[in-house]
Amino acid sequence: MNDRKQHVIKMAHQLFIEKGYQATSIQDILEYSGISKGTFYNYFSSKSELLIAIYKTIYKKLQQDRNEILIGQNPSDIEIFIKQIEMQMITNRKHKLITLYEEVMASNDIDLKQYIQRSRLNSLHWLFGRFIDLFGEDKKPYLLDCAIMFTGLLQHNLQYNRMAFESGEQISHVVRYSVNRLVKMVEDVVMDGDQLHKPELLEKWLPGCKKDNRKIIEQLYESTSSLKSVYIKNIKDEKDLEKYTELLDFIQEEIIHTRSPRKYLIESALLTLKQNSANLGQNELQMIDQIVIDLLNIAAENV
Amino acid sequence: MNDRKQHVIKMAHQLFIEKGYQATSIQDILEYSGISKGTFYNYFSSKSELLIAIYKTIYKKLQQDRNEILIGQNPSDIEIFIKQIEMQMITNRKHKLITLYEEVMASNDIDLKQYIQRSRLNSLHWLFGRFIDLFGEDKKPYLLDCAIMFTGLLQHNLQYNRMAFESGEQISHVVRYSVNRLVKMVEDVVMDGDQLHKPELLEKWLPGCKKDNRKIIEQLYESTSSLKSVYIKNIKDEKDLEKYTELLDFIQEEIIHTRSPRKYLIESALLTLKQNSANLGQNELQMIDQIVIDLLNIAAENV
DNA sequence: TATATTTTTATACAAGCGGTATACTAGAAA
DNA sequence: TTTCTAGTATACCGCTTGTATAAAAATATA
Repeated sequence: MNDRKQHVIKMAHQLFIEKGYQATSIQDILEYSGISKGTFYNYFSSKSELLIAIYKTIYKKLQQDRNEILIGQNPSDIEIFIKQIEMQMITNRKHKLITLYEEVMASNDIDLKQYIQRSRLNSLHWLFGRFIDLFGEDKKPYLLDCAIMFTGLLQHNLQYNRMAFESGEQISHVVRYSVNRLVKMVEDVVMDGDQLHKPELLEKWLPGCKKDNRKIIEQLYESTSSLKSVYIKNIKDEKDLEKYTELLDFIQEEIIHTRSPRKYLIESALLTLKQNSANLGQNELQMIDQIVIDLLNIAAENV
Repeated sequence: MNDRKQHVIKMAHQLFIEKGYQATSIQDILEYSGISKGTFYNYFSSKSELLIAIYKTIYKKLQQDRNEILIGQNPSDIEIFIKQIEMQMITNRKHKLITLYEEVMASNDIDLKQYIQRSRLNSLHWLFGRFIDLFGEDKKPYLLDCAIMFTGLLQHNLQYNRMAFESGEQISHVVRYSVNRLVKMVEDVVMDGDQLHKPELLEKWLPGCKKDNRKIIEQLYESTSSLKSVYIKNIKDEKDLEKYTELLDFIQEEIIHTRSPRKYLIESALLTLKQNSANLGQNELQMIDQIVIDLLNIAAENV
């Protein structure tokens, strides 16, 4: 992406955090980032499209970080889960994501609303999957409810904690407290056999969502991550290194975030990696190859 | 209040529900309610003041209804509580209060924001008080946390339930489910001795909030309510009836919703009632008299 | 280096917003 | 009958998002 465009995104992001989305006019952004109106509308078709661009960068980073915490760890370890949630809540606060969410939902921009709605459902879906890791497949019927209630309860706890302690909020304390409540809530709801929403709803809400492939995606993260470190250790030429990481990032991005991944592009990228990286990390490459095949098959089924 | 003004409020309310606050321009309101711009700004100093006026009417009604459910009932009966919550959630949905809340919080109107924030805290305070009724004074240290978490959990459950069933949402079912979770959560949190926020925070958040007088206010509702029905039964002259109910409503309104109630006005209204209502409901009047004295004393302490 | 193409800038413009100001009018009270 | 009040109609202000256009600057190509 254009450096200049990236700069505008960064500046606008700052302004949105400081003053809020609505309160920031396009004129403000133009002045703050030193571009003209023409350039702005050359980059983005509207203010909301700019916001989406900002969201995407934050959210991608968040997913990456979230998965990195899990790499090589036991997914049923609740301490790991707490770390993941903590990290997400800190990101939320840093970027004032909740406020921006609310502002968007209040606006009249349907595209933006849908986008935000989808990303919220994505988070819910992730949480649901993690709950299966934590509490076991057998409790699955109750875990969507628990994911819904946990997000609500956590959000409110954080909100009022912030109100109580202003700047000195204790995110990690609140997260731990909320997770404690969650654990008991799961027990309670399982014991009562009380279900409010069927987990199948998630598939209705997120059509084309990569179903049941979360673990495979986590493996993909793990493999690409370790392959990257192999490259970093062994490749001296900076140009080559940049090239390979770009290829790897592309594969990850394409297969995880694209509705219908472009199969041949991915295969070609993989081939380039295999042929050019001087026999480095052949194991990882083979792993990635297999994972990509699996994921593409699942994607094909979901069409 | 002026009939015409009331009409504008009603029309604007309709528009806000249909299109949302932000999306409704003042021009829309002028056309829809058939008034001119001058008249509008004669009634309201701004669009947000109009919204506050709408809120006030809804919220007052909600409080009234909420207290009426409790009259003559055992406050520790959880079924009564469920009825109260149900009623509030139905009102919320009917008037799209949550959406309007969000829209306001996203706007740049500081007055409006503070007003909304305060009314949310009021709801939390009420919930906290009811939880003391339900679960006992001894659990008080944990009940603010529970109130916070309950609102979060309930709101999310309702939101996703609506998403799942669109128009066929099952508010009463969701409320019951959420209350079940609440009961277990209270047990859990008391057993663990785990506290996140001290209930004293409420007084910091709501300065000048009528502290510990919720029960007395409920008595006031009960007394005025029964006095009204005595009047309705016995007073034939419509003019007189209207006069007395107006006086009673004034007393209630002034003492409950005004920061510093005008003591002499209230006393004069009470005197008028005593002298003119032909010895009807003297018991109730005496009750109200006593309650008013108590409440005024508490208000004086809180200054 | 010279030419062609794209990007960026600086504007003017349109339509709509919330809000103010003012001249005018119909109807009730004095 | 005059005076006062509530309401109307309308022009205006400064702001908003978004479009259009011509000139200028940067970049690519030959």
